[in-house]
Amino acid sequence: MKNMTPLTPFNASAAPERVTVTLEMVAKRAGVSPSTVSRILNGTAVVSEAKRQAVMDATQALGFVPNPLARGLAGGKTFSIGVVTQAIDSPFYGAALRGIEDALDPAGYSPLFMSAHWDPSAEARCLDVLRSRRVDGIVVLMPRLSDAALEACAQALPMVVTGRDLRGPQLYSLNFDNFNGGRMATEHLIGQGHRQIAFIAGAEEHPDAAERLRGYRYALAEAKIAFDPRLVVPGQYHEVSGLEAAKYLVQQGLPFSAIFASNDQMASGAALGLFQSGLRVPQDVALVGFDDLPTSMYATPPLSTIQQPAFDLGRLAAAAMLELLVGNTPSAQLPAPALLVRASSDRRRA
Amino acid sequence: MKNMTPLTPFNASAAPERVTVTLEMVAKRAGVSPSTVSRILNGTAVVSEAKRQAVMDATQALGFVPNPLARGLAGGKTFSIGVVTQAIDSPFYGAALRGIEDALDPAGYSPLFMSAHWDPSAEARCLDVLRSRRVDGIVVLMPRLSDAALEACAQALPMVVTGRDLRGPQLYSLNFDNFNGGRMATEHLIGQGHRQIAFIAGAEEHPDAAERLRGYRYALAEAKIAFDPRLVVPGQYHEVSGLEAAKYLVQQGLPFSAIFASNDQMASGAALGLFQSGLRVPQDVALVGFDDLPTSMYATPPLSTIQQPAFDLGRLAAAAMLELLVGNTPSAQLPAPALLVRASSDRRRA
DNA sequence: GGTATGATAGAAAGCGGTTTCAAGAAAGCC
DNA sequence: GGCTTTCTTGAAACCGCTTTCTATCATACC
Repeated sequence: MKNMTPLTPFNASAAPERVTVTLEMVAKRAGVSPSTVSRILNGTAVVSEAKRQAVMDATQALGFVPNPLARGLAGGKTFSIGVVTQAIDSPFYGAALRGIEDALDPAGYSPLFMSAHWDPSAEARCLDVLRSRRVDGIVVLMPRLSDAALEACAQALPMVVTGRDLRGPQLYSLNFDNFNGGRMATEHLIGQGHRQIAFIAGAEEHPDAAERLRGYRYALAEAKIAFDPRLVVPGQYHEVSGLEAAKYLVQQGLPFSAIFASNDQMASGAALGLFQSGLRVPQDVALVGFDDLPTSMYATPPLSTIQQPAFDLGRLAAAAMLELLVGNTPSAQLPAPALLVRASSDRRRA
Repeated sequence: MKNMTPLTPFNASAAPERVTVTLEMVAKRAGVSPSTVSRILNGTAVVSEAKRQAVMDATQALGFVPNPLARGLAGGKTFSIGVVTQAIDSPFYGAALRGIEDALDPAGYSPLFMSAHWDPSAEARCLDVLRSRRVDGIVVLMPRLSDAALEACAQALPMVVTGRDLRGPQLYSLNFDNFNGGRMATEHLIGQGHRQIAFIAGAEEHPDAAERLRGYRYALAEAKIAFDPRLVVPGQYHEVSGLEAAKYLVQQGLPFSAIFASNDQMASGAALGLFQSGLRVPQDVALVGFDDLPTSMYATPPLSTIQQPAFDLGRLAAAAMLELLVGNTPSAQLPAPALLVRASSDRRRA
């Protein structure tokens, strides 16, 4: 402990003296008024260099750290951003959260994470709790609430949402091109010679799931392959449903040589289902997922997928929030979807 | 929006009037003093039933939600708990975080998550930031900081740590029995007839990694199997190192029929390494991991592992923190390690 | 019946900052 | 040189709640 990060107040105050240093104490030591200290520390007004230096010295010497509560109370800002996710323990959201953390931290903001578990009313409650905690803004990743509800909330404080297309004075959204992602994945399989491509869908209420399906159908149509509704199996975006979908496809004896799962988690489940049915990936069935979860690269075989940069999603969403907070109109856009071809869909690598 | 959670203040105030309801307004409406309202809302003192009811009505009617900042400032509590994890995007920590969320939420506390990325100085900074945010307590999951540093921090505010054995007036720890976990995994492989069992180790500085290794060696010794240092390959607890370790083992031509990876992420990497080397799991090499990540069940083949209940870990840690906060001495213990035998180490299922 | 005792409830003093307001000093002008 | 204008800086109000201190009133005791 002794020789690391020696200038942090924590280490400085690790000694028994547990007094909290207040702005007033700094003011006294520097021989100025509290107002002046506040101004200097926040850069709110011009102050003579001499006092400035004195205050900085005193701050340093005392190891002063402003009390964020007091700051929040007085200034009406908490320097914290509410973040609503669906599941804090999902790999996809985890990466996004890290992106948010990454963008917020240097700006002195802290994220306040809450999980809504795909339940709209839980999501509404999250928004309530966050607002009652007086966060300065809210980022919602893949909301399940209606556009109207989100817009209503944006009346009260800045909001950034992902997975929607919403604009407003205090509202910004970041949407991924799920349609083209779905299309690219399907086109890739078609390019590999597949004609009978099964699709494991996401929940219908999920707009992005619908878009991915649309992309799938579009690609089929373009290749003049008839759409076979029997090959579209519903799923719920988690492993089990992928597993079940794959088993269902096999058991029904449906003709297919490839599966496009609309997310990696279901693809992973599907891989297991195929494995348990004695089918090899990619020799017997090619498999493509969507999201590019960090683990997908290490699946056996590594999973081909559409890269949806979760980390960047979080980072950009947070950056957009910071823009909103200073009154700017954000302009961040998510990168276009990219296809990652790995062994699961590549016959040559089999 | 209209017909869901109709009594939440958020919906109530979704209308344009953006006034913040204060305790004083409630007091005025109820015809009592602010002090009385505060007392009633916090149950701090006995108050006549009549006023009590009046205040409750006024609170309800106005949709009053106390400002946590003001509460914190005045009462010296923030009702938020700092949580330091190593990686918010790791599946293991994700589950633990959800457990924490789960335990804290009903108690009215909010978690403040921060990631230290396995860097002790970053971890120290996290503690600083959290303390500067005046959290009421800090939970550190698998710290990298020294015991002394953690104990020093516990002087200042309640701390709960996992993966250590620390006790103190404001300090509680929750440790998992990594030794027996390692031992059980190894014994299982021995029981399957394996004599040459490779071990993919975690980082040396990790106490739990060391314990798992110790369990491995203990089981070997008990079975009178000579310890072969060449079969112990260092790793870093992530997929790549598992992949590299497996390839290394194969390339060196070392004799082994089973691998015990000291966490699931490395096991997953190892599985890929074996796959790429043309070795089948479990027919050619049996594989066992450690942690039981949610995804491990869906690996191909499903991964045998030691169940380390990450969710409960978080839940219990948070519960212990709540105990500390009310002055009690927590007594929570983690469940004993359990072996989950799945296809990756089960010849019969192969 | 008068004072000691206790239960309720209000007034007011913080908690630790920010920000408005006003004053004093310095600078600009005729 | 006197007066206005512009800076710099301090005093004080305020953010919304908790809590101590105090006042009031009812009950109890001698």
